[in-house]
Amino acid sequence: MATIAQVALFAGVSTATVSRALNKPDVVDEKTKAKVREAVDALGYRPNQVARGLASRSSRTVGVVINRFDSAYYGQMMQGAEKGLRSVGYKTIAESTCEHADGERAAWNSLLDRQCEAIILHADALSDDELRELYKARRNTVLMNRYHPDFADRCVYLDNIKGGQLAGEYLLSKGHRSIATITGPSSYYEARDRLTGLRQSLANAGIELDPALVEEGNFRDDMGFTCMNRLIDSGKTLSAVFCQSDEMAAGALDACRQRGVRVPEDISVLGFDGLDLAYHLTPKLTTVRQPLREIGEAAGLLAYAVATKSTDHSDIKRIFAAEVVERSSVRDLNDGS
Amino acid sequence: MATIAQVALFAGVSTATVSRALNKPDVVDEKTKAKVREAVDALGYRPNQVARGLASRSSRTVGVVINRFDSAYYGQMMQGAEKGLRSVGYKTIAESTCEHADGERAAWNSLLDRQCEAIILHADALSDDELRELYKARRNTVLMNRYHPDFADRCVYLDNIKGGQLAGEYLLSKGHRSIATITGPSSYYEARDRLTGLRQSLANAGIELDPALVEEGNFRDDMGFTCMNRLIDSGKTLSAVFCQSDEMAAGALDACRQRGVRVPEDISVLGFDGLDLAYHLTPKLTTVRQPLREIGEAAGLLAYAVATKSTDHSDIKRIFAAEVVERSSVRDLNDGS
DNA sequence: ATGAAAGCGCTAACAT
DNA sequence: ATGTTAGCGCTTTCAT
Repeated sequence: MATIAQVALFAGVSTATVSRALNKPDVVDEKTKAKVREAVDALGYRPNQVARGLASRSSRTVGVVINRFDSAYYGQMMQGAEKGLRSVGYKTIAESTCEHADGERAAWNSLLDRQCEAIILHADALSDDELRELYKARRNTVLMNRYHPDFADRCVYLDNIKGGQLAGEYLLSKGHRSIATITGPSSYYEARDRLTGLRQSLANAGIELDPALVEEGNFRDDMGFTCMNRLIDSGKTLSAVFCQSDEMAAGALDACRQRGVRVPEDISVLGFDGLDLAYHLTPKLTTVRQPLREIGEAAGLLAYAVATKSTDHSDIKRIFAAEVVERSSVRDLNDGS
Repeated sequence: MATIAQVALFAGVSTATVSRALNKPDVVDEKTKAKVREAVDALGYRPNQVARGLASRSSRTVGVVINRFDSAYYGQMMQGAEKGLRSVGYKTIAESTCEHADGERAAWNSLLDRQCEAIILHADALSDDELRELYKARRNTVLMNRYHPDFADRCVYLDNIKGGQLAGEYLLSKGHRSIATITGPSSYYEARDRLTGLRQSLANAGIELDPALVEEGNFRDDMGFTCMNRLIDSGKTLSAVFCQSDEMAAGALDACRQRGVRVPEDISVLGFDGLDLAYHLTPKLTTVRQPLREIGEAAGLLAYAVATKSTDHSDIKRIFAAEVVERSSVRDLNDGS
């Protein structure tokens, strides 16, 4: 590994000149630059970016803290974030936390010790209060797909209320009136917002969401299965159920299959997330897609803006809208009438 | 941000002593350590790991180069690698390449410039020849889920021949004799090996794999769909088809559904990979699982061994075995007889 | 336009 | 057991 000193020696110039030739080419003479280039090629010199970072106090690195990488939900955001960061020449140090608040805290700290200029945090386990507390000391943080009222300008997230509304409106437009829903944990603002949105859209149509048709799940498929069974057992009339995640919809579909309930003939099922999974279910799942890659990418760019202390972030989109991906799990009741 | 100099000043000792108190606690006096601890707490000192790395010539960082993060296949390996590295106190710089040889090359280089002590490479696009060439100059590389004869001791991978055999043996054990297969691209050694394994297991049972029942796919679901249709159109007798990826199996299942072919009553379908996807298909897909998380973790540990130049890697598993995950897409023909 | 010198924050001999 | 002195490989004043 050649160092800048060796290059300088070889080229017969000072290290400062080599540094300039490489980083501020317009400030140095053509001929000198040629000599430097020659030396660089001859020695196969590649600047040590760590030393560079230490001297210039800029690591060009951001940390991404995420629950886990082995699920499409996180994977898409990770992909987006890394892509955004890569596009501006930044590196991504990735760390998973295994759904542990301790892990989230530890990762946050250790990434800062590594001189990450910003941290992209997907905090699942940390509470709003703790987040606020920690954020005070670490202002260079971006929240990915989570909203926190105290630093909304550092949050990139989906408008979950509108997402829930969209779900309701879609179902209404297909003629559904008896609508059930399987939500995420009520401790998650996403779950609450989506429910609020659903309620609003129904209210706009003069329909009140029946509390008996609201089941609280946990976003995972086994709870989708359980909740769907409960709904079926309730004996209540229902023509459609809106699941707040595709995974729960998968479980719900399983339950229907086992109970001999046909989807969408007997009951329509609408998912949320828009993962590849939805496409592979039977019937292919109609779902409300969150643009996770885009959210990740925006988080990456916002992190970059934070890192470089650029004052104007107004060009970076922070609130994203969900959209319906129409497939075959929702029946159009208008057809028959 | 407090520096070590400020801590030293506060504690009334030299920076060297502070450094020792933190890194080699057994070499320094209890009382001095107490003073240092106090200073550290008072100032909220956290060592700058980048400076530390520069001085000690060890970044405690490895790079992971992967096609993309937003698919379960890569995600699982990424998760395993990061976990393995994290367990030994190393950080993971992750970079995706979007299936581009240029990307793989560039990432490899730039991660080295960042002083990664080792690189974990999942090379899809780079050819064996090019890999050999590049490897010469960068011996601190680990190949994740790929085998290269020239540096087998730096490869962590699945035994695909045995995987293919396992698939064949499983199908045979269920009474299948007319077996078709949809492979990956023949340019991939994985695809060739799995086919070889399948052939061997059939040969062991005195059966020759009918060339007309071998369709070359590309691991993606749409090709699974296309190939399955071809198989159906061929009019050949076949009771089971082994798909070399779960995704292709998903496509194959779709094709069957569209053509009115029942799975597993009319045709059995066996997948490969063991992704979550397989579980969510209808019928739930029986598949040959590769332990991707374990492979990733082993790659992480091997990278650590390479980074620390530990001479003995013999405790790190490098060749992994596939296993059958039995679900509902393969019919047991022995039942009826 | 270029060089000399100082320094980023830390570790690692070498002394004592 | 602790302090002194050099660096690690680079950037960045400040001169010239």
